[in-house]
Amino acid sequence: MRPTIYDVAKEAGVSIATVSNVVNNNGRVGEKTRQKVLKTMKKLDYSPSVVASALTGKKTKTIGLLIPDISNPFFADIARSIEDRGNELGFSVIICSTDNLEEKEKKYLSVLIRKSVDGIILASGVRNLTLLEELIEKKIPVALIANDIPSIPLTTVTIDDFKGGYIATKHLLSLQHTNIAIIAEHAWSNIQRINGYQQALMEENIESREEYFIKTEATIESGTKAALQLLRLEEPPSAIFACNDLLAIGVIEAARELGLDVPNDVAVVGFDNTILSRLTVPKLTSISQPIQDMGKKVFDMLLDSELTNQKTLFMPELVIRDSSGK
Amino acid sequence: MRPTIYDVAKEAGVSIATVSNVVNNNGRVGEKTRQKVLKTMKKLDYSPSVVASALTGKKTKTIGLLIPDISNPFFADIARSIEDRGNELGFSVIICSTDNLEEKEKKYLSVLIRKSVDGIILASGVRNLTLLEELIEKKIPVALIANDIPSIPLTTVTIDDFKGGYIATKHLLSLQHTNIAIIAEHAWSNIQRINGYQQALMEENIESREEYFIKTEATIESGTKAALQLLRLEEPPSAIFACNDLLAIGVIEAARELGLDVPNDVAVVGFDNTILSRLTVPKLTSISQPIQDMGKKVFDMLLDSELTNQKTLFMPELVIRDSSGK
DNA sequence: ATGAAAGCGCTAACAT
DNA sequence: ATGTTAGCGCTTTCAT
Repeated sequence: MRPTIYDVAKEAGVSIATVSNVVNNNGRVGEKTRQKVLKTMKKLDYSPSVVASALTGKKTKTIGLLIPDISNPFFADIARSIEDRGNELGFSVIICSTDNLEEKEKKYLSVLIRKSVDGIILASGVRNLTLLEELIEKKIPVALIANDIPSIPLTTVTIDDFKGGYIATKHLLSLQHTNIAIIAEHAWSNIQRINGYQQALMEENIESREEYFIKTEATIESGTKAALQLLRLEEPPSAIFACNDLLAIGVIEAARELGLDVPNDVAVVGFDNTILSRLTVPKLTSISQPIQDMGKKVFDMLLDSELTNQKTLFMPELVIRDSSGK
Repeated sequence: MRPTIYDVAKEAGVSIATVSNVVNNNGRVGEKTRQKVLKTMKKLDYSPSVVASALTGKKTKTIGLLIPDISNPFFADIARSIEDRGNELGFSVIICSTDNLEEKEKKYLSVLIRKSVDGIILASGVRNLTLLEELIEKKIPVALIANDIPSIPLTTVTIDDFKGGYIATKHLLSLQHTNIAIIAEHAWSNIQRINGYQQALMEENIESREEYFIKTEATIESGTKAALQLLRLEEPPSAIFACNDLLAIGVIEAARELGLDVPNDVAVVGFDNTILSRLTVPKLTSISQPIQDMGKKVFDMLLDSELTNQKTLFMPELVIRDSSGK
């Protein structure tokens, strides 16, 4: 059996309160006693049980992270940034890949509650707002990253998605493109990106065309399918802004399928600047999010009740590679 | 406050023991009482505290997963497969990205112990074997996936890496290559792959040359660097077997840098068949591991003490794409 | 079939 | 400065 605080106390000839005090650096403990206890702890290889201490009202030092899919590189990056900050702070993170399925969200959430996590970070949308409201009602700290649900006041960390869409489109515009299509997924962030795209077009007095706008899922296949549809239009776009890298990769594949050259026949800009954008041929121009900073920030906001329901916005950056032209 | 078992008991007019019994489907509880309790639980939105039940000796229903880096797609896939199985079984998984740093391994391990996890799955090597031995001594279930430490009896799930190396090389051989180089990282699995490579060469009476063998880290950059070195040899290899996809991608980049055509000037075979292998140009021929099955299996073995220290071997498969020839 | 009560390992008053 | 003790929410004998 693992040694308990009693074992240490007995062996060191002190009370459990004293042991507890040295473990937690609490209160007044004589230096000699402290040393003795410390030594005994080491000798017995004692490590305090988080389970027991949590039962007395202390934190569990673990948080839950809901993401659509940990095997999606963008979300893996987010997970990593949050994990890193957690590790610095002595927190563990439980991953919950929901596949954007309401049922899984529900199940994961209830498990996290039963485990008394200290907070929950949502990197995925939430289909069932009632679930979210229940969390808030239960006073479980919640924070969102790369994601927002404007209908509820929530702690969030995002980039300025509007600006992201705007600079992506401006970039294409600066390359003399006027027929710019956009492929997006169904998410709040993407709506902002679309708005940014439209704003950029508007500033150049270019009308945004219905047929240049496709909404789909965030997968390579969907990107290919959407791009195929766009590129087979009577008047196909000369540039496509894909609202995430997976879609952009799909676009590049579609172009290859049609024997079209990227960027000369179609320019492509992605979003998120994942590792994938360095691997495509041609390399993908993309909008980057400062994920490390965002992960750190969201963790800190989650834990600091002063910051509840505040929104912090990071700035996206255009990373020019080869897919958008020379 | 969250309702406790006492609240339910009082509200339902029964004892906490009875509530406990209905929660756990234990013992003899009258059907009428059971219904009443169930209803009260729902009414109060009661969910049992895992923390409290864990303190009485029950499981925490959470395990730890040590991997080098969750943002590496291969490990993200492994994490996903384990998470999925955990979810089916009602387990949570805590991710621990160690970056292969002994210090981080140590820290994560001690945190997992303090949190009384029910088991630990290692997808990363372990630099400090003492740490591992301590886990075993503490009777914490440990299992390895895609990874082995032959010097200690351990529960493991791997593919037959020897065979993986063998079929990769055989494939290249069948394409008439005789100058086949290999790039590997420092890991037990890679040693096996190298052995398989050598066996295949031997069967064709080809001597394996010292200068065709490079050991390095598993990153794209290292792959590029290694490939550059190989391809600048007086007698450069006509084929390179990279022991993982990241290295293989590096090789492809090196070839491009040198203006060499893949597969005509250099054929390339990778390993792991990650999502990345579909994205390269040309698409990467790779050896696949049945990760979903392996994740499920390792979880089951971890929990089943009957299976302790057994080894299960899955079969690798050659996935032919474009990087190895036509 | 149901309840009373001890105990899991720890924290936090409250005593001394 | 150190010890005693009452919980925290649950499981589990042991009674009834």
